[in-house]
This record gives sequence, structure tokens and C-alpha cells, in this order.
Amino acid sequence: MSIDKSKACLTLGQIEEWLKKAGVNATAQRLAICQFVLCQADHPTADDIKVWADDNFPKISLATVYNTLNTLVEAGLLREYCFPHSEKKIYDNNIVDHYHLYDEATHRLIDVSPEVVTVDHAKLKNANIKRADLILYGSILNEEK
Amino acid sequence: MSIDKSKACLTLGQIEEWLKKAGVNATAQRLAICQFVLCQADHPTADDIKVWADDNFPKISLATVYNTLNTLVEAGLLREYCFPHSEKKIYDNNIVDHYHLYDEATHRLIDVSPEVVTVDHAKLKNANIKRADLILYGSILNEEK
DNA sequence: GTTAGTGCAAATCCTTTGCAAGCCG
DNA sequence: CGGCTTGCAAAGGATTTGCACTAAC
Repeated sequence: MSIDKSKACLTLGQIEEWLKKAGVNATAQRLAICQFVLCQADHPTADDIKVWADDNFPKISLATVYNTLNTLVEAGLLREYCFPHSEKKIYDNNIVDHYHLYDEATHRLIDVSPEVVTVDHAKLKNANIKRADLILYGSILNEEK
Repeated sequence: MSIDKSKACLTLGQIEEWLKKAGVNATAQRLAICQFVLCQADHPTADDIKVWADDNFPKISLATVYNTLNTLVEAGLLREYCFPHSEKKIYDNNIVDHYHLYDEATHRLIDVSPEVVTVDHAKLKNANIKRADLILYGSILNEEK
């Protein structure tokens, strides 16, 4: 059901290249944030990232966390979402089109393949749909993928 | 494509009854807000309602607008949504399950029948889905319904 | 040395809250 | 009177901004 995240656990060197390729300077703070967001975090909020950074990096200000996230989103390296169950924005390192399932039992967000949902364009004849955002609410019955 | 809103244009007396039936006291402020939200407004924000109220009611404070909206949502008389294209909450007098289409040309939100979207539960075998929130982004090619 | 990036604090936006005053039975 | 509603102003949380400071080419 979930989508594999093949980007998981890159080396710092690989992250540096990945940033450069997108035209983003690889500063120490950005590398640290990327390492967390790409390899360890699962749909983190800006605050989650700040908490992690405080424990794992000499010093990063909240403003830098936000700046970095916005930079990465603009560069297309990260996706930003906002769902009804929380006011906070969440960041997703999966930049392939996909949907989400919010597991109400564990409060975790799970990536869902786009094939799970079909939009009947025939019933929307007079509309030109570019993009769809879907979130499912429910619970996972078991952990098998 | 859109869903008909059969509740449109109730009299004050009808709104009063409708509130009472839901266990909500019909104060002057609440009646005014309901009249706007049910009859004239199209997916308004709290601010839209305040602006209308300032022009059409002796005095309503912003706090009362928010209090009233929360009361109506809790009573199940109104639905509250939050979409990625705006930080503000929007209120919908259509309390039947449905989805939305955001028309990027006019910045209007259009109700979409749930039949337009199919969730393939077979592909989500290990999940128990209770609810889905979907928003489509695109544009309307013509205004015929 | 410039230019980009950072840190801090203040500012902003939307929404909620505390509390005194008003209204209605 | 007594409880529910109101209005106001202050507080709150998330994110952004202004600006001086630092760092890196």
C-alpha cells in the first residue's frame, strides 16, 4: 500500500550533490536538516525538525529551519502539506504524486499510492483538473505492506 | 457537477426552528450569521462573515463570529474545512458528504459530488477507511451546471 | 569584500480565551 | 436572581520578517 522511499539514508556527500543539482547552496544547517528530513523523519513538522536539530546540531534557529524548508519546497526537493487534523504544516520527502492516510490510532501519516483513488473525469466534463489532494482518515489493521 | 443546496434562502423563522432543533439558542447575532451563511455566502471565512456583519448588523464582535461558527459546527449544522491554498478556515452550509474543486481562475470553491471520486478499497485491504477529504485543483471551462 | 545565509527578536495573521457587562426567562 | 451570550482586549500558536552579524567563496 505504501510507496517505497528509495531516497532513504543518503550520505552527506550525496545530499550535497542533490542540493547543488537543484541550485541550493549546501550549508551545514541545510545539510543537517536534509539528513533528518530525508533519512529519519516521517512527515515532520517544522517543530519536529527544530527539536531534532537542538539535539543533533550545534545551533540552528527556528527561522533557519523555516527558511530552509521553504527553500527546499521552492526548489522542488520537498513537499509541504496542510491537513485538517493539525494546524501545522508537514513536510514530505516523497516528491512523487501520492495521497495520504492518517492513522487515527497511531496519529501517523502514511503515504498512499495514487492508484488507490480514481477521479471520474467524465463526471467533471467542464472542469480541467490539474491536481488532487486527498487524505483518508481511518486506521491500519495490520502492519504488513 | 455541483451539489444543489436546497437549504438556500430560509426565512428567519425557519432558521430559528432549525437552530432550536439542534439545541442551539437563537440569539439575534446567531440568526444574522446563519442567514448570511445559509443563504448568501459561498464557503465564507470567519472574516468574510465579519465584514458582512459590519455592514448588515448593529454590532457583532469577531469573537462572537468565531463562537457562533464553532457552536454551529459542534451542533452539526455547518462544516469547517481547511485547504492548502489558504490558511483560513472556511465554512460550508452543505453538511452532506462531498468534495471540493478549487477554481484557480476565479479562486472559488465548488462543491463536487462524492460520486466523482472512487476509493479502491481492494487496494487498501489492511486499512479501515472512515472518511476522505479531497480537494481538486483546476479550472472550470464553462459555467453550465 | 561581496553576497548569501544565519540568529534573534519583533511582528504578523488567524483564532481562542478571560472576564466583566448585558440580556432573558 | 442565574445562566447563557456578548464584546473587548489580551493571549496564543505557527510562521514570517527586519536587521545586524557571520561565513564562505
